[in-house]
Amino acid sequence: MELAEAKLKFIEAWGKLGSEWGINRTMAQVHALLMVSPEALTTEEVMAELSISRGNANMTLRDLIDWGLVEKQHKTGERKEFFFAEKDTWVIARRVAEERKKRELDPVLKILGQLTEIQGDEKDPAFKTFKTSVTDINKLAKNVNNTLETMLKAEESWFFGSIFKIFK
Amino acid sequence: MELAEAKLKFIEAWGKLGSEWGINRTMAQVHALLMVSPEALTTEEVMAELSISRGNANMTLRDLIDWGLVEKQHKTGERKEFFFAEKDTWVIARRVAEERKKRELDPVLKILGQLTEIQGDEKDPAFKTFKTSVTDINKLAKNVNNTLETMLKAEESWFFGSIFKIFK
DNA sequence: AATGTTTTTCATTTATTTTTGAAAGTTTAA
DNA sequence: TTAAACTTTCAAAAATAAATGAAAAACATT
Repeated sequence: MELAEAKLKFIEAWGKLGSEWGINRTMAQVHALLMVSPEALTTEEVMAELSISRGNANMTLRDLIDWGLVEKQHKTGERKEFFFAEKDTWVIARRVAEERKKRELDPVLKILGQLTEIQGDEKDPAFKTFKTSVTDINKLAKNVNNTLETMLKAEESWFFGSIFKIFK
Repeated sequence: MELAEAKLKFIEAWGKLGSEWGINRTMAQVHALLMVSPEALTTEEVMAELSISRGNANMTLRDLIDWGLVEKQHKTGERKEFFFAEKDTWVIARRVAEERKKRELDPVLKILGQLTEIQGDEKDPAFKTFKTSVTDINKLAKNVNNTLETMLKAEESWFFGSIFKIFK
């Protein structure tokens, strides 16, 4: 397999995975492209490599910067902006976990917390089932939350070292 | 807050979370509805509660059955089919993890495995960066895979007990 | 086997998400 | 200050995903 072909496969696979996990396919593809590029790329280059429009490239790059996965670079003597991706997988995993926790898990935890407070007739099966289910889901969500928080504080070695051993 | 109101909030929150994670909103809502229902429901009831069409209800319920999150029930003397959800959060988490691993992680692992095999000029920065990035991502993916596999084999107490302690 | 009941299918419609591209906005340097 | 280089915005278009509903199929009852 040639490098060019492998690159395309990687970009495609990353894009697909992203879209299955609620991340815009193009965003995942731009991320993949920058991940395997030794040099920072210009908007023009991203547009050309992935055949996407200027507007799309610009918005996608900004989103990636918001996620903390891509940074702008300015080269002396150049007017253009260059973009490059964080390449340390541990940092990437942390950034994604952090961002999704903040955007998705935290709001759900808040609602679940409210819903577990509900008062009602303990003899009513509808009430009892609701309470039990919501309480259980809340427990699960809290557990996931604790796990994530610990992970976010942890060191890379923890993830690639000790956890691996515990789990293997 | 009333039960009816709380139920709606829960269904809404679950639907939103689902859609953010690549799961059809309606599917997550039907799941939420069945989770908090003490009795198994008919298609008609699901349609009425969520104001969705017969076709949608039918397909969604089938998908939930495919995911192992919902089961059909036949009541003696009744022609209609009844549907009820698995309510044990540990079982739910496992089923979802299992299914997504199979559908999404496994294919990606396969491709990454192929891509790490690529041969090329070690002095070419484009090649070196590709190889390094793909190898690192492959490591991360394998690590996630190991973690999931261990989780899938584990007991509930492991998740709600020991892990919690390790992480707290 | 004819009839009423329930479930499934799927072509079409509707809703949502993503992309485009041209115009407006910014920045830089002569 | 002006003009070219570059970036951002956003209304409209295109692509994609999801939902509808009527018809067909499957099923059960007499």
